[in-house]
Amino acid sequence: MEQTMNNDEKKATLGRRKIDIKKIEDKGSRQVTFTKRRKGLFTKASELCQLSGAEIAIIVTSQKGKLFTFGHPNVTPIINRYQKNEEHNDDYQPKVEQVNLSGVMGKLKSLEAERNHLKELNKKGAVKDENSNGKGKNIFWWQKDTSAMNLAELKEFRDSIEALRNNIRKKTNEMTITRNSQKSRSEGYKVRTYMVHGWLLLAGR
Amino acid sequence: MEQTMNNDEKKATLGRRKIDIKKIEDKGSRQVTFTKRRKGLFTKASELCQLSGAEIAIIVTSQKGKLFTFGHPNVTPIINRYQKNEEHNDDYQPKVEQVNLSGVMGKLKSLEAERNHLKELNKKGAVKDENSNGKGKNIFWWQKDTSAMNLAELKEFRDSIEALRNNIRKKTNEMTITRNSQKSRSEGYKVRTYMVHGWLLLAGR
DNA sequence: CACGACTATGCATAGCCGTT
DNA sequence: AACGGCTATGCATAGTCGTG
Repeated sequence: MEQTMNNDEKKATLGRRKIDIKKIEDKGSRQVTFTKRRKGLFTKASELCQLSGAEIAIIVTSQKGKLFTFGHPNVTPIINRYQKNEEHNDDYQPKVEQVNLSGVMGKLKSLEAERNHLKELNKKGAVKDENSNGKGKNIFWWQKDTSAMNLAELKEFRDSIEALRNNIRKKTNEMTITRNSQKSRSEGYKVRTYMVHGWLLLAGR
Repeated sequence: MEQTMNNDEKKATLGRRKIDIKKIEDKGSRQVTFTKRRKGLFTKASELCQLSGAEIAIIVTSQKGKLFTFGHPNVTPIINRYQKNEEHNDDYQPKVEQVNLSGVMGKLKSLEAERNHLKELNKKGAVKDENSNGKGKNIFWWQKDTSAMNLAELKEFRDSIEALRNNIRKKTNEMTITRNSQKSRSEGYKVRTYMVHGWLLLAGR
C-alpha cells in the first residue's frame, strides 16, 4: 500500500502526477483544482455541444455555495425541459424492466472471454488464499480490480458488502461509523447511507 | 516530445487524430462521439465532485431529445437550489453519489444461466476461508469474512477500498449511461434515480 | 495570495477492427 | 449496425515557479 502516500521520487522534472480521486485536503490545492477542472469540464461540455449538437446545462455549486453554470446557450430552458419531461414521465412509468440493455448484453456476451481470463488467473494462482502466505506479491481479494467483475459478480458484491461492513465495524475501532439518514429524499425512496471515515460504499436495499 | 510530426496525411493506421470542433456530419461517428464524450464528461464531473467537494448537476439533451443527467446526489435538489438561488443549506449536505443498478439487475435475471455457468468456473478461484469457515466451503473473495483480518490488513483494505469504489463507480456509471442510451423513446426520458431492486451507493466525502 | 505560464505526464479519445 | 476493445495520439492538468 505504498502506492499512494509516499511515492514522491522527486522527479527533478516537473509535470503532471497521478492523484487519487478523493477530496483534496489542502485548501489551496483544492481551490486551484476546482477552478482548473471546472474550466475543463465546461470546455468539454462546449465541445460536446458543438460536436454532437446536443444541449447541455451544468450547474456547479462549490462547497461554499458559490454557483457556476454552463448552458448552451442558457441554463434555464434546458432545466425547464428537464422538469417538464420529468413531470410528464411520472405519468408513464413501467419502463424500468423493459429497458433494452444491449450494452449490458454485450458485456455479458463477452463473458466468455472474461471467463477465460479468470480461468487463466486461477491457473496462475494470481488470486489465491492469502491465509497461506499473507502479504507480498499475492493479490488480496480487495485489491482485485472490479473491472474484472461482470454484472452478476457486481450484484453479488453488492449483496455481500453489507455483511462485510458489519465485519469491518466490529474489527476496527479506528473507523467511525456514522449513520447518515437520507435527507434529500425528494423522491421518496428510502436509502440507507453509511459512512466510514467519511467514505463508504454501502448499498441499501 | 521531440517527435517529427509528419503532418502530411493520415497515418493510415491507428491512433487518435485531431478533429475540428464543429458538428460531425457523419451520423454514426456523431453518435459514437456523443456517447463517448458524454461518458467522459460525466466522469470528469464525478471526479470534480470528489476532489473539490462541489455539487454538480448536468443535463444533456441529445438532438433527438433524449435526456441524460448527472447529479450529486440527484439533479433535482441542485436545480431547485439553483432556481431558488438561495442557500440555507445547513442541514443538507449529502455528498452521496447514487448509482442505479435496478434496470440492469432486472434484465440480468434472464441471464441467470450464463451467470451460473461463470460462477461455476469461478469457484475454482474462490478463496477457501479456513479461518471463519473451517469447512473449507468455497466463497468468493468479496464474501470473505473480515474477522480474520488483522488491523494492518484492515488498513490496507481501507486504502484499497477507495480505488475499488472508483472502479465500481466507473463501471456502474457506464452501465447507467448505457441503459439510458438504449431506450429509443424520444419522449421525455427520466434518468432520475429509481428504486427497484437496489442501489449501489458510493459515498464521497 | 492569486493568477498565469510552463513542463512532463496522465488520461481521454478518434479511428479502426473484431464480435455479436 | 451496434458495441466492446485496441492503439497511437491529442489534450488536460498536477505541481512549480514567476509576476503583479
